[in-house]
Amino acid sequence: MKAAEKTQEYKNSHIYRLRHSLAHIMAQAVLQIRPDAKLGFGPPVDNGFYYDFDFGDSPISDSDFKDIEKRMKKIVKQKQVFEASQKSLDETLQLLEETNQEYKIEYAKELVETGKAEGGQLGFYVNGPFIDMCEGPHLEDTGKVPKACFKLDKIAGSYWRGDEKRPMLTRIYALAFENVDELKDYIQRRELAKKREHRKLGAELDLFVIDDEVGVGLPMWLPNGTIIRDELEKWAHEVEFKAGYKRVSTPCITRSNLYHRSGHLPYYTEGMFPPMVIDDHDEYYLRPMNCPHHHKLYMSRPRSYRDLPIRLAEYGDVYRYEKHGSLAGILRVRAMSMNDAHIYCEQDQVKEEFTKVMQMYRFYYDHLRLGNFRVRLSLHDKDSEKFVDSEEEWVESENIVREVLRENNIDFDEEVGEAAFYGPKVDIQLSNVMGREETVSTCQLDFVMPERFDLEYTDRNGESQRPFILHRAPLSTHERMIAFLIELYGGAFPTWMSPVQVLIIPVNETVHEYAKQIESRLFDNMLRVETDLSGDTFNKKIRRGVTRKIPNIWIIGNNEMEEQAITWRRYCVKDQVKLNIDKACANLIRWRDERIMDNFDDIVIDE
RNA sequence: GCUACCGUAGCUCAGUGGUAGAGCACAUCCUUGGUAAGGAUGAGGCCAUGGGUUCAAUCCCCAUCGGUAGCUCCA
Repeated sequence: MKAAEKTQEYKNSHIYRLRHSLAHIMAQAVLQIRPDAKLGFGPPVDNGFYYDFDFGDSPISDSDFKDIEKRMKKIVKQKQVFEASQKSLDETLQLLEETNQEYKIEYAKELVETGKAEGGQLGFYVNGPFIDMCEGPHLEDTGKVPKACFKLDKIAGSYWRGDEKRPMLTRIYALAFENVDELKDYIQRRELAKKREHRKLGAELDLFVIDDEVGVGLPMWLPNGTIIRDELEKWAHEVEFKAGYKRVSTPCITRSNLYHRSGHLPYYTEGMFPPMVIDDHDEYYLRPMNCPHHHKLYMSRPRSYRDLPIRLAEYGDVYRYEKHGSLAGILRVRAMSMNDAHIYCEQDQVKEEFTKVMQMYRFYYDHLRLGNFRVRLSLHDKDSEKFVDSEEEWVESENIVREVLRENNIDFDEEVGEAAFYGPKVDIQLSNVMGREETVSTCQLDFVMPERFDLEYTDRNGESQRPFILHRAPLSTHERMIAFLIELYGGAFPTWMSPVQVLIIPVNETVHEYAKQIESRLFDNMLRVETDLSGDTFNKKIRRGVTRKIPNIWIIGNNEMEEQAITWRRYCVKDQVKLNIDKACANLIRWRDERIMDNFDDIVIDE
C-alpha cells in the first residue's frame, strides 16, 4: 500500500474520527474557561490527540484538567451534531477575524495560496457553539464518544509551526481509545514500560551516573557499565578487522582552523561547545565529530588507487553542545563515544562500500535482536542554509544512496532536511520505551569534505582524483546504543556482555571450598564470576542474584559436590538443570566466545 | 533554549507554618539455610541552593541549579 492511501484509510478510520472529534470537544471546553485563547493545530496522534492554544497572559496548568474533562463530558452528553461546511477565503477571514484567530488566519491564507484548499474553499466543522476550520472527518455527533474513553494527559510547550523563532503555544495532550478498557490497558502498559526505562535500570544496575558537579549530559560509566562498553567495543574491533578497517586514534581537542576548513564553522557551530582561547589569539574546540581528524590522516601521505578503499576506524569521543532541554539520561548526551569510521574510495566503489556498511549494521542488529527499527533516507532541504550549497551534487549523491537501498531491498522512508550538512544519510531509527524516536546507526555519503580538505589519490592513469567518503556508525554511540539495549533487554544482558557472568551460590558452608574451586576455574577462563559467601539466607542470595539480573546462577550443594556438578539457574528460563561441571564450563565459554544471546529463552544449554 | 510540572535518607515515597517519618539498601550481632525478602539492634537528612514574607519556613513568594514530558535540535 502506498503511503498516501494508507493516510487516507487512517483518516477515515473510526479511531481517527473519534480522536479528532475529541480534539474539538476539548477545544470547546477549554474556550469555556479561557474565552480569549487562540487556537493552533489539534490533530489526532498515536495514542490520542492534542490541541495547541495561545493563552496569552492567562496560562493554564494541569490542575485545570479535572474541570476541562468535566466540561468535555457535558458536551458529549449534549450530543452536538458535527456539521461540515465550505467557505471562501473572504468568508473565512471575516469569520476568523471576529474571533481573533490569528493562527488559523495564517493557515487559511497559506492553504489557499499553496493551492492545497480545493477550489479555494476551506472546510469548517460546527458542533454546538464551536466552529473550527478543519478538513475532518468527524463522528456524527459528540454523543458517539464512548464512555470514559479519554483522559487529559499532559501539558507541553510547542512552537507555532514547529519554528523556534515563532510564538510558543501551549499544547494539551490527551489519551483517547475506542473504549475504557483500551485506555486503561494503555496506561498500564506505559507504567510497565517505565520500569524498563534505561535511566531507572542504569541506576539499579550501577551502570552509569550523571553528576551535577561534573555537568549535565556528561555521564560517567561505573565498572558495570564499562564492561558493556568494552564488550561492544571488542566486538566492533573484531568485526571491523575482518572487514578491512584499520584503527586509528586522534585527539578530542583541536584548533579552530580545522573546523573552518571542514565547514563545521559555520554549518555546525550551534552543535559545538564554545571555543577555548589560548595565548590571546588561538582558538581550540572540543571536537563534535571525528571526520576532520581522519581526513588529516588520509592526507598524511600520497595515496594511490591501489590503496583504496582505505577504512579508518576509531571509537572516538566527541562533544556536542546539545540544548539543555533535549538531554535525556544517556540517550541524549553532550559527551559520547562513537563507533565511527570513514571509508575513502573511488567513485565506482561507492555502491559496494555502502552496501557492505548496510550489511554490517544488519549483522549487528540481527545478532543483538534489535528488530523494531525504521530506515530513513535523510535528504537535504534546498531552502535551508543548514546544508552546503551544491544542488547538483546533492541530487546525484542522494540518487546513489537511494539506489543502494533499493538494490538491497531495504524498506525506507525519505525525509527532507534530515541530511548531514555535507551529504545524505541513511539513518536507522529506534523508539525507546516511552515512544521517543532517535537515530541510532547512520551511514552517510560525503561529497563535500574531499574538496574542502583537498583529498586526492592517483588513479591508474597517473592522474589526480578526489576520493568519495562514507561516514558510518553502525553501533551508534555507546551511550545511545546501550540506552536502547538496556530497554530492549529490560536490563538482562546476555552472558557475553554481563557485568557479572556467573554467580555461584553455595547451599551451605560445607561446600564453600568446592564453590571456590569452581570460581577460580571460571576466573582462570577470564569469566566474570562472583561467589556469594555472605551470611544471608539461601533464599535471600537467590533473590539478590535475580534482582541483579545476573544471567547465570550456579547452585552448589552437597549433591553437586559429590557428582562434580552444578545446578544451573538462568535468568530468562524457568527450568533449571543439573550439569556436570566440565559441560557447564564448556557451555558458558562457548556462549561467551560466540556472543550467544542467551538472555533469550530459545537458547538452550547443550547437555 | 522554550512551555508545563517536579526536587524530603543511597533508592521508592509519606508528611506538617512551630526545624521530620516508613519500606528497601547499609552496618553489627544472632540465624547455617536446596531455589525471590529469617530475626534483633544501629547508623544515616542544611527537607536542592540563595533571597524574601512571617514571632516562626521543609511547607508560602521570587530567583538559581537540577530532573521529567513535549517543542526545537540531534548519534
